[in-house]
This record gives sequence, structure tokens and C-alpha cells, in this order.
Amino acid sequence: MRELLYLKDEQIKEFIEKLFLSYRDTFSDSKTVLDKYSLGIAHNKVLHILSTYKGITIGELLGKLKITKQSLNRILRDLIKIDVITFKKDSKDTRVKHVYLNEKGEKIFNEIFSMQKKRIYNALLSSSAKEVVDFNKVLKKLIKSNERL
Amino acid sequence: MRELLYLKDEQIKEFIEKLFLSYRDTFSDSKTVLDKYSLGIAHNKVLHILSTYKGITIGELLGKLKITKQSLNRILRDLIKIDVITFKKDSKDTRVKHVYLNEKGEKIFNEIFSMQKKRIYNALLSSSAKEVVDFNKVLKKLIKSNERL
DNA sequence: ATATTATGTCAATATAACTTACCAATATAA
DNA sequence: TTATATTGGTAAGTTATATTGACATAATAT
Repeated sequence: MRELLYLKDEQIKEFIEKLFLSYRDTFSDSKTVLDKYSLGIAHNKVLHILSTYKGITIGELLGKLKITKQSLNRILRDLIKIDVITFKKDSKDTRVKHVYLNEKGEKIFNEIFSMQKKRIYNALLSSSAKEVVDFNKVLKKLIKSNERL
Repeated sequence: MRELLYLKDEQIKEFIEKLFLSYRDTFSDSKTVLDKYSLGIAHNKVLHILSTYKGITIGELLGKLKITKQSLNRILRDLIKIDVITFKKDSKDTRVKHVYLNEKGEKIFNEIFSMQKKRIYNALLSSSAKEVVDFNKVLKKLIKSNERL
């Protein structure tokens, strides 16, 4: 970005607004499915992470979500109640618990995911591969710049 | 995106995860400033919109935020209490109210914005102009695909 | 004159998070 | 082996943000 003179405040404001909108709309796409199972966005996020990081530990889950143990516990209790997750003790350190989606959990997450997927597909439908790669690149930097802040 | 075979589920999941992270982190950057004025993310969003769309009406504000009148009213009451916004009746239709940031409001928003700006700058610092343009393009599509869903 | 629109407000409720505090089991280090 | 640290669970109370439903007022439109 050697010459970032073109990056005026108004443009940066637009970026922030769009980040908000894309997040909000992507997570509202799954609302009808979530309602069907009496789940909320918080559950959606946990299911999403469990689907991506199979066997993640409670501590790692907390680190990713950046919420408190108590908040996570509420969500996990709900997920246990509707029987969509299972736990497995770590073989070396038995204090550690690994969390997994069971078959029903995978099914429900896929239902949720298929709703969100539509938006992403539609957005990328008219984009070139290069554009998608660039999008991903910048998005990654937006997150990674955590460390420097 | 004629040939989107490369867009596997795992990649789309990553996109969604990154949308969440970039939103969450961008809006948490301003937390210390918000705390100083006893404001929350909801106020941040309203101040942001007021800064971008000067003189926006209540109805338009509701349309952008997609929240209820009651929710918006709580936020506006808080902003009135700390004296950062002003209203002006529409000259033609006096039912309509235009909302503006006053001088103090502009100052506070700039404080908030400067925190969020850092993240965007850092993210774009190592990006090419083309990458930024592509990022913006895809982001826009991600939001616009609202209509088709 | 009546209907509709733009905005405001009351009351009750929901969701997702928080803080503070404490407990149990296990692991690791002195 | 005893002390300390770590991983996880839980309870009580609180806060932030939003909801639904009902109703009110003023102004514009038909």
C-alpha cells in the first residue's frame, strides 16, 4: 500500500460498514433453520467451529470465540440437551475434553450452512478467481493485524 | 465464477469465519473509547451512520440498522443525554426528523473511528491497489446478494 | 373526514454476553 | 510429596441489545 493516498476516511468508513453488513446478513440467513431447532446465533457459531475444528478442546473453543466459560457453557448445555455433540477425554491429559458434532449435529449444521452458502455462492458467481483470491488475502490481513494493535 | 469447483465447503466455511472475525475485531477495537463515554457497539453503529449519512431520517436509520424503533430509540435517547446529536425537522414534511452529529458528536466519533482505522490501515498496508479494489468488489456483492435470497 | 405515515413510548420478554466467586479433578514443579 | 497451576464446571446477579405488542401524537395524503 505504498501510496495509500486514495484511502480516504470516507472509503474506510464504507469498508467498516460493509464488514458489518456482510457479517450481519450472512448470520441472519440461517435464522429460519436456527429457529426450527430453537437455537441462536451463538449456537450457530459453536456448531460452525465444531464442524471446522473437529475434536477441538473447551479451552481452544473459548480462545476462538473470545467469550467466557460461563457463556460457552450455556451454549454447550443447550447443544447437549438436543443431543448434537459428544465429548472425548484426552488420552494424555484427562482434564482436557475434546468436543465433536455427532451425526445429528453434522446434519443440523449442514442445514444451517446450506443457507449461508447461498449468499457466498451468489457473491462469487460473478467474480473472477483472482478477485476471490484477493478478497481472501485482504480479509486474512484484516484479522491477522490483531497482533500489532 | 463460471468454474467454481475450487470453492469447496471448507473454503466457504473459512470465509464465513473470517467475516465474523473481521467484524468482531473491528468493532472491539473501539471498545476502550466507547467505555469512556459509557456507550456500546449499538451507539458506535449509529454514530458511524450519522457520520456517513449526514441528516439521515429516523426511518432511513431504521432501514439501515434493521432494528426496531424501540431499540433505536434507546440508543438515540442515550446520545441525546450526552449531547452529541441534533435534530432538524424536514422543511416539507414536518413529521420527518433529520439527525445530525453536533461538534461534540463528530469529535467522539472520530475518536472511535481512529481506533478502528488502525486495523484497516494495517491490513491494507501490504496490499496492492488491485487487491483492495477486488476486496471491495466482492464485499459489495456479498451484501448486495440480499435481493436474490 | 378518514386513512396512512413518521415518530415516540410503555411494558414485558429474550438472547447473549458479562463479573465475581467458588469447586473438583488432574497435572506439574519445587 | 506437597504446593501450585491448569482445565473445566457452575451459581448468582447484572448488563447490553434486541424483540413483540400496544398505544399515542402529529402531520400528510386521499
